[in-house]
This record gives sequence, C-alpha cells and structure tokens, in this order.
Amino acid sequence: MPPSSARAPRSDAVNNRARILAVAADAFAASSGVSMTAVAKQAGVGVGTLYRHFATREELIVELYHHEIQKVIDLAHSLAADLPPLDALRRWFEEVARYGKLKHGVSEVIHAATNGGLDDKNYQPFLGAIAALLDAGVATGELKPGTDPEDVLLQLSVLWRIPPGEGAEARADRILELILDGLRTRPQAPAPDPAPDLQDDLPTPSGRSGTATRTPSPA
Amino acid sequence: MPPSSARAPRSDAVNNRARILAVAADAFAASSGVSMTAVAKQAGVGVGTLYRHFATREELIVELYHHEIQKVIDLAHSLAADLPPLDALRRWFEEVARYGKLKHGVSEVIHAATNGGLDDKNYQPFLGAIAALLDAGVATGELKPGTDPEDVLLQLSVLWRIPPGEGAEARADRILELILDGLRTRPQAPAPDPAPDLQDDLPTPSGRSGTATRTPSPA
DNA sequence: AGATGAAACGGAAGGGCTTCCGCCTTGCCC
DNA sequence: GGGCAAGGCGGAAGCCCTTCCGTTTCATCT
Repeated sequence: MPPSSARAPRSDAVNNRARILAVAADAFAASSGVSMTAVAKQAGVGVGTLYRHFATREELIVELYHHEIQKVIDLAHSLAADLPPLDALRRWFEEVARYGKLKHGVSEVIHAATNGGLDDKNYQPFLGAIAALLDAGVATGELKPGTDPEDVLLQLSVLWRIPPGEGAEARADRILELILDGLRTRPQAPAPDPAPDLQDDLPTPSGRSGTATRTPSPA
Repeated sequence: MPPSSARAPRSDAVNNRARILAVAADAFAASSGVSMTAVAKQAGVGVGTLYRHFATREELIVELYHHEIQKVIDLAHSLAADLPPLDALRRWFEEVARYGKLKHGVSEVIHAATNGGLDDKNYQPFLGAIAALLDAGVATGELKPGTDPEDVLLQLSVLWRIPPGEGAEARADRILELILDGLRTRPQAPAPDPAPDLQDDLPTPSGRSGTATRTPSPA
C-alpha cells in the first residue's frame, strides 16, 4: 500500500500507547471502576495524552478487550458450524451473557456498540457473528428470515442491565429464552380458534404477579 | 391516624419544592439536557436544596413526568379490556415507543426503573399495567403464561437505545415485533419430528444467505 | 415573647469525563 | 549537525452529578 499520507508514528507515542494499555489492563482487571485520570497517572502521562490515544473511555476499553471479543466472535462461527442452529444460538447467548458478567469488558464493548460508539473494526465482525448464527437457523427454517443482526445485538444488550444479585442469573436465562423465541419461526397453528377451551374457571382473573393496582397516591 | 412521627412539612420547603418543579417543567420542556445546577439556579435555590427534595436527577424527572406515565399505565388497562390481547399489547408497545420519543421523560423514567432506581410508587403500577396486558393474553392462550412483567419492561427499555435518525422508527417496529413474538405461545407444530423433511440437504452450513450485513448507517 | 431543636438551606468540594491549548519532542531534510 | 514543522504531551479548566456540613429558618413549647 502506498505510504501516502501517513508518517511513521512517533516513538514516544508508541511507547506511551503501549504503557497505557499495559497499565489499563492491570487496572481494569482489578476493578472495572477505573477513572481515566487514574489510568493516566499510573501510566505516567497526562490525561491529554491518554485522550490522544483513546478518544473516549469506551474506546480504551474496547481496545483492551478486543481480544476477548474476538473469542466470542470466533465461538459464534464455530457453534454455527457444529451445532443445530437453535442450540448454537442459545449456547452463544449464554456464553455472551457469561462473558459479560465475568470479564466486565465484553459487556462494556457491546454497550458501546449499541450506543453507536464503536467503529467498524469491532462492530462489523460482531454483527457478522450474529449473522452467521441467524443464517444457519434460517437455512433450516427454524429461524425467521430477515432478522437484522443489529436488532439482535441491541436485544442482547439488555443483559448487561439486569441488576445484579439474587435471581439475576435466572432472569438472564428467562430473557434469553424470550429473545430466542422471538427469533424462531412460528409454526402454523392447526386450530387458531381463539376460544379458551382449557381454562374452565378462573375465579380471579388477575391472580398472579402482583397486578396490584396503583397505590392511592394523591397528586 | 396518629400524628406519630411526622411533623407538618415546613412552609419554605413546600414553596421551594413547588418552585423547583415549575422551573424544571419549563426547562425540560425546552430541552432534555438540563443540568441540576441550572435547575437549582433558575429556581433560586442551592443545589443542596434541590437534592434535598429530589435525591437524584432521575427522581426529579420521574416526578415531572409521572403524569404522562400514568396516562400510559391507564392506556394499558383500557387496551387490555377493549382489544384482543395481542392487538392490545402491540398497540401499547407502539404507544410506549411513541411517548418515549416525544416526551423524553417517559423514556427517562423507564430507564430509571429498569436501572432499579425507581421507587415503588411509579414502578409497581407500571408493572401492573404490563401484567394486565399479559394476563389477558394468557387467558386466551395467545401468550405464554408465567412471563415476568419486569422482564418485558426490561426488553422495552431497548427502545430508548435505538440511535435516532434514518430508520429508527422502522427499527423500533421490528424490535417490538420480535419482543411480541417472544411473548406469544408457540403452537405445536404438526410434525415435531426433528428430521428436516423439507430441506433436502444443505452442504454448506456457513453459506451466507439473505441476512447480508446491513449497510451501517452513518454514525 | 423567648427559647430551642429539628429540619431546610446553600454552596463549596470531590470525583468523573472530556476539551483545549501552549510547550516540547521527534524525525526529516538540508 | 542544525533547523523546522508536525504532532505529541501535559494538565488546567469546563461541565456534570452528587455529598457534606456549617448556617439559617421555621414551628413549637414554655
């Protein structure tokens, strides 16, 4: 390729970048709540320098974890090749969820992506991974055709917003299942008749999950 | 009731609260990017006072919009009563999406809710609204039983994260449909046999079919 | 009216992300 | 080797949300 407009990068810049990444890797490994200022200080550079290299916090994180991201992407492709489409999709979803919990970075990246703040370098392959899984399912007729990978990614981003604690894991599973069902093809029902034949008698129609009507809150 | 522990609220507090709300209503109507400091200044109080009345930015917004929220909640109940369950649900989803776009507040509130930062006063009725819609569908057998309204709310929260512009509206529609399908019951396929009888043989499992990557909308 | 204590007030301060801009280093060319 | 721009560097500063705490005000009790 023609070396047209790009001078060689300056050596100090190269060093700084490397040092920043090294420091940041350590810092984020210890805890995900690391401030840009802290990273800069530890790396022995000013914040300005930090921001010269990584225009935004997200961008730094993306860089840090793009390795992990790549693993997730690769996994998608291999699952798509090895497993029945639905299983592949489910497994991948679970894996994504798991990654997001363990390595906080993956979720941050997806978050960045769904916020539009991710450049093609990481975003496109991710979409490609999803597309591969979807395509496999479309091919066997188990998944609806025409689903946009970006939409799926957006739906997945919900996973990182589950408040942690108690039943977080179960909840993630439930939601994954909902997403999955949304993606599947819908077999023709033999009897679309809306008559409720199974429900004999429910004395209390609102029986379950605290359908409590509003509290009498005065304005 | 015993006037046990609650003194009458002080008059200055009452006045300040009212003034803050009035000012904030105007400010947020003009643009959603209003800082707490700005609100406090315009209301002629210190930030400390502002925060005494509304412990957090979200809380102020919730208070501002809880009127709109109530409308959405009421709508859910009346739709659930008047329309076939699936239509009711779809219509309500659409309305929620629309509200979120127009009045920025509704979405902020849902965002707060799904972040766990919303107290019962607004959160529970919202869940109740969703539960009503779900229950109606469960009763007719069109929706899966046992879906947690909170999960649905979380899924809806995705709507506010669609980057605005170009095909945002269409995308919201697509996603709503995905969510909806995830909630529906899955009719028994006549042939539950896993053998693919329609597909002869797909030699290339990785062949990218129609799910071509969408053109990345210009960020 | 005067005293008194609980609650409200105000704004400085802390911590975060990001931008801006004057100064300095590096690498190239003469 | 010396000069010169391009680009990197550093950190102050701007804006945000929120917390803290000394000071002030209100409502009540004497």
